[in-house]
Amino acid sequence: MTTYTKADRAPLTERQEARRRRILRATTQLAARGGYESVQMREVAELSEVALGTLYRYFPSKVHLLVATMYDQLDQLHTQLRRRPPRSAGSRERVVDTLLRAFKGMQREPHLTEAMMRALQFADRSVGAEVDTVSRETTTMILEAISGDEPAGEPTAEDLAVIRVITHTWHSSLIAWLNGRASIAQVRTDIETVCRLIPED
Amino acid sequence: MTTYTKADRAPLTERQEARRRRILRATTQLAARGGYESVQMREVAELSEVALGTLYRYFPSKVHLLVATMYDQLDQLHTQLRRRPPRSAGSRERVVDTLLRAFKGMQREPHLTEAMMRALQFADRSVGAEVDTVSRETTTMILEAISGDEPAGEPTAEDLAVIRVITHTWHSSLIAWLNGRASIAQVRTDIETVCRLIPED
DNA sequence: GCGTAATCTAGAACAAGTTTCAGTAACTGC
DNA sequence: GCAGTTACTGAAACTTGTTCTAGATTACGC
Repeated sequence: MTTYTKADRAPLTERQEARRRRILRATTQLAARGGYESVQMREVAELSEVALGTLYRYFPSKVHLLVATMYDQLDQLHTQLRRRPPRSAGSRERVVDTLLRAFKGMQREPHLTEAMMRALQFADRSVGAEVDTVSRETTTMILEAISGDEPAGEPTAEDLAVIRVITHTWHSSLIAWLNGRASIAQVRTDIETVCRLIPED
Repeated sequence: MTTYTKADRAPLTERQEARRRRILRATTQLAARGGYESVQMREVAELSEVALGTLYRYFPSKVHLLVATMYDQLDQLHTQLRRRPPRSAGSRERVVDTLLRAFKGMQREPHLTEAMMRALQFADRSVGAEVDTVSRETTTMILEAISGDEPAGEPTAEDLAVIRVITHTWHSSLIAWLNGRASIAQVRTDIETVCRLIPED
């Protein structure tokens, strides 16, 4: 039984790691330009200078590829958040701040966001592991916002249920905005509304 | 400016209405058998005895087709609910009952549910109108559960925000269950959790 | 009923995701 | 440094959603 750290991937040689990064970078670039449908596997392969077959060896489907990209972006966001965490008074406010800050970032690259979110929502069982990874990362971010500077004991089942509901809302709400079915103000309202489930402290 | 009743469709001749129903029936059948990927446009066309081009004239894409199917199913559920509405004491409980009852129905046809929900979540701008229709129907159902027998005045913005959050949770949670990433119990918990946003009465 | 316009059919053609394969290059254990 | 295995390349093939076309059928105004 081998256990891998850092996102559970098998170890790669340097060239392989470089290929992987080139692929993710190409994906991000294409997605940022035209969203989900602009991420075409042949183009990703060409832009990252990798054969189509190789692309598929690294990421077994377009959805896998985009979910991995999402994880990548989320990781960057998480790093930023740890560097400058929200400073608001209550845990509820910190979560709202965190999500709104993430939202602001996404507004800067709506196409990229659309591509990643569509993939995440469209993902089926075969992408279960990868989606779980993203989901765990999100949960961690919200938990850190809730606990703030404090030590932060084990989250209760209740905590986790609330966080699940928050992320559900977060995702669906974002999709609705990307599809032009919800305004920015509405997304904000929804976030604030669902965060009322976090007890005041 | 022509306004159509009943789901905003242009009037159809009898044969056309029959074709449309055959298509929806075929879709439901195929979806129930193997979910989203089993709904193949050629098969739908063949099973409903309609040319492929005609299928596309009625439903401009696979996603449109499945969202229309969803509306159709939702409508049936709504009818059942009006016939035997939830009888619980508070509005919160009635909403929980309604959603859990819907969930129970979906557990009977998980593949069908998966096909419809995937399409709904994957839908982009071009399906905006149809998704809105589904969304309105859902909102109405929840509003009716909230008001119970009472007259039910205009919903406030706050009401609508809460309902949006509930449906977001409802959809994402269902998807997570369909993908094996959440248990039935978890879906139930999430529903109960999000419904705490409904004020007690 | 008749002519015209809209609709339907069968089938080919096209687009993008995915798979496959023969040949070449890179890594690994010794 | 070499043998053997694994990974990568380039290109073709296959699948399924979508579009297009030419010819038949149906609906509609008169």
